[in-house]
Amino acid sequence: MKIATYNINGIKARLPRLLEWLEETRPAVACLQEIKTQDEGFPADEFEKLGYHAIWHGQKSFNGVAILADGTKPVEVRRGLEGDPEDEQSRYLEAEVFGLRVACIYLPNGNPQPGPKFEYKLRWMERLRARMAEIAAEEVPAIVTGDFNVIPHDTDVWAPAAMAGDALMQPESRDGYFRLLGDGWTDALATHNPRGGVWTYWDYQAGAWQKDQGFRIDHALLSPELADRLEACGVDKARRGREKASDHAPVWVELK
DNA sequence: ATGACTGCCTCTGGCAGA
Repeated sequence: MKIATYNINGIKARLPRLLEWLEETRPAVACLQEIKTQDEGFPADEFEKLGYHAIWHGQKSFNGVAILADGTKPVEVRRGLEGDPEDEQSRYLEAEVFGLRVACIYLPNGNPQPGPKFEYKLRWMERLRARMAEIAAEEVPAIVTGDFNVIPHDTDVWAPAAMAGDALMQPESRDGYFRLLGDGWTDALATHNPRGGVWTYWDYQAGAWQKDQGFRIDHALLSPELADRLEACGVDKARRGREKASDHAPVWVELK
């Protein structure tokens, strides 16, 4: 069973690319981030035509997440994270599907840092950690996947110096990420690529894609109950090179 | 040292992204 995550950077602009990807790779579950549309604008019919049923949490212009499943509708468990009643950004959606708990996340970018956006990022990470601890306590096979906006190690970026001041690789951001791993979650891609050098994002600017100047920020974290079932994982890198591509590439895990 | 693309909704320029 394949589970994929894809920051699509606008579902309206990306729809042909997205449908093509679903048809060609047929993941059982697809977690999408940055749909950038209100709930009413979500093209559920287009996915239904391909046999995918979806749940989504939209927002005007920015953010927004969705979970699609092949032949079955994900059963929603949570929409948004607890811990901040003021937070109106759509960044978290959790469902039960195919006997798995699947959480789709779009963690805040946090730039510029320092500043209020960085503080929001760090607080959001703590709220995520609290929810992930609850899931872990249920001892269910679970995957938390999406755009974490964290570059975990220096080997996860083409040039650490070029990104040194960026919120994605500040010690506080990394600590927040490593605390999740310390709670027992397995970073699928890191486990299978211990030397790093695997990117999931390439900037649109300055020819970053052509020069392969990317970094790894889209992750799949597996609970102990699921980590044993990890058979393969990877990045669908070629998608980044297509016409009208997202600046992210899809990440997938194959589970027994 | 700086700016560079792209999408969104539209005060068609300013914001956000990473």
